[in-house]
Amino acid sequence: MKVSKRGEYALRSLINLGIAQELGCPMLQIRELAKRENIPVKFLEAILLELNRAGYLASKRGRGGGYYFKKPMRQITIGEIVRLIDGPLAPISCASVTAYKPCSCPDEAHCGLRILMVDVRNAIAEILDHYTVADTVEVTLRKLRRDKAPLPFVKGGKRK
Amino acid sequence: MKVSKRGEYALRSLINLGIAQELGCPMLQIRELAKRENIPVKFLEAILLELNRAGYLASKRGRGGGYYFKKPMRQITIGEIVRLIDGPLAPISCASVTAYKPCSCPDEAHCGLRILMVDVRNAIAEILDHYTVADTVEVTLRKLRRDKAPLPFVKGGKRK
DNA sequence: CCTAATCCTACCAAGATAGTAGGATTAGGT
DNA sequence: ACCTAATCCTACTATCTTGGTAGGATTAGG
Repeated sequence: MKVSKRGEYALRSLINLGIAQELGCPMLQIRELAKRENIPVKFLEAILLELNRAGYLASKRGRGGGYYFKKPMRQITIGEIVRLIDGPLAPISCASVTAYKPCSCPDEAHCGLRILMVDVRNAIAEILDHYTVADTVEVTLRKLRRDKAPLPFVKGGKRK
Repeated sequence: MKVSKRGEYALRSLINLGIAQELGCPMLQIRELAKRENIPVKFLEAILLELNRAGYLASKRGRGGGYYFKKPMRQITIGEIVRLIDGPLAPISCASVTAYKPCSCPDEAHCGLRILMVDVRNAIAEILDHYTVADTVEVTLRKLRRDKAPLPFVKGGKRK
């Protein structure tokens, strides 16, 4: 039931980009994101490029460039990012709503396993399709502030 | 978020074994199971062997042999089979309850993604650790009977 | 003692995963 | 104009996982 590293890194990047935006720093460089989350720079580059091509992020090239949200983070669900990178949420293909494919079983209409897996699929989708990047950013910021932890990406913190 | 074919086949086999038992035929051969679910015989052989070694099934060798439940199917949850074959239920390792491992993120205590993935993990476990093989067998049999579909594995049906 | 069943080890091809390498392009700053 | 710093883009690779296959050893009923 795993999400790939690629998927995890994509989500972490979006969340960090959201945190930075919320703190008044709407653009981040690949290097900054990679450093903060311990992700190999070149690997992250490919992932961000994919998020760019898919219309979630925009970029500015050249000196002083970086990545920022193209689509508002309130409108990006965690589920759609997982689907983009890792495919359908359902544990088995015949339980998928967005990408149904028949399985090998002889009698799908009476398959108890399928019913169960549809339930699982729905439970997952209920969460991942409901929560947005903005929600996750909010939760993270609330926790940081509650514990009075140092906020990342604050202006003047690492530069100058 | 996939369950592997191996895992799916293991579950299908247990469910079929349960249906057969419920219909008065407590032992099935690999060939019968494989045929019914369109699973390659030799592949299924390896899977059943694993379920045998793990203590879920027992077998009788030689002519007239086959597989049957060692552990009562009421006491086998779907979740433990998935864990046996495919590993932890949690989408990312730091969200696992039974097999926690730290992830690459710098500050787990304030990680919004982890919270979310723990929720997903719990939603999955809530279902898979609650439902047993016996429950799934029941659901399947109820559906078959409701639709007056032919019951599989009935004595005299395919033999003699 | 033949046959039919499980047991067991080893192997394998294809695809996914998690990156890496190296350059092309673009845009500030001086 | 030019240097530098950033993204863009293609291609490659090593390792692991997946979904099997092959071939025999062992066991037991008739």
